[in-house]
Amino acid sequence: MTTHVEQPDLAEVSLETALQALADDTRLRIVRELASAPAPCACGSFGLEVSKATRSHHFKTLREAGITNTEILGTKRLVSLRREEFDARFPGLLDAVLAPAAVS
Amino acid sequence: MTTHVEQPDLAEVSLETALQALADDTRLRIVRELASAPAPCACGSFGLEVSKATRSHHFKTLREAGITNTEILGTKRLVSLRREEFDARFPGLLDAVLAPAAVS
DNA sequence: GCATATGTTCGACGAAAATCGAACTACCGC
DNA sequence: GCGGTAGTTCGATTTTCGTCGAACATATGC
Repeated sequence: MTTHVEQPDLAEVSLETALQALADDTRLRIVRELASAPAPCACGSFGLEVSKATRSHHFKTLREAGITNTEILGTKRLVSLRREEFDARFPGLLDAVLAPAAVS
Repeated sequence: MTTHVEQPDLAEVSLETALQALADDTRLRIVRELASAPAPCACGSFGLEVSKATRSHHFKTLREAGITNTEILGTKRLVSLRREEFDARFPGLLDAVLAPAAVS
């Protein structure tokens, strides 16, 4: 059986917190990868060029901003987007962030 | 005649920069006020509880993120949203940020 | 049990950002 | 010209954030 890591009630996440969490290149990369992944990913499966301490910090930031959910499976943590909940709280925000860059 | 303060080409503004600029309570307040204002506003017309040096800094941040336009009119600076351009660059982002908070 | 794999937590450090007062610039009206 | 108005720029301070190594925790597999 798997448990999940504690996560905030979306109602208590402010827009500022959400934007703050998204306003970082590394975390943006994680969110994009999660959005295109068919299933939850282990933290280590991202090709991030940072130490595991830093990586853990970024995943924590995303989780505490209500953007991701973390399931504990053995020694791994399976991370996924809280798509529906987040969309309900901040309609359109993830879509806008995930939209392909408009090149002019 | 009015001139405008130099502003970036939206194509050169990254999503990260835009999010960074929006991820601040004071600036979020400014953007919301601008969105609901019928006409460009002078910097000083916002009820911000910060010094004018700080205020100037925030307006600069928004301008450099391509979010606002600044017109010089006499001793005043008239600030307005670059709505259409910004929407073209980051579709849906401003809408999401300006959406009324979803209370659950 | 023990080595390994996967993350987290704990300081510490440097870079970046928010804030301010003070000095400065530019313009307006009298 | 002069005083007042509206912002900007500068330097300093404080806070926040990203980053890391090292120590720790926990589960797996042999």
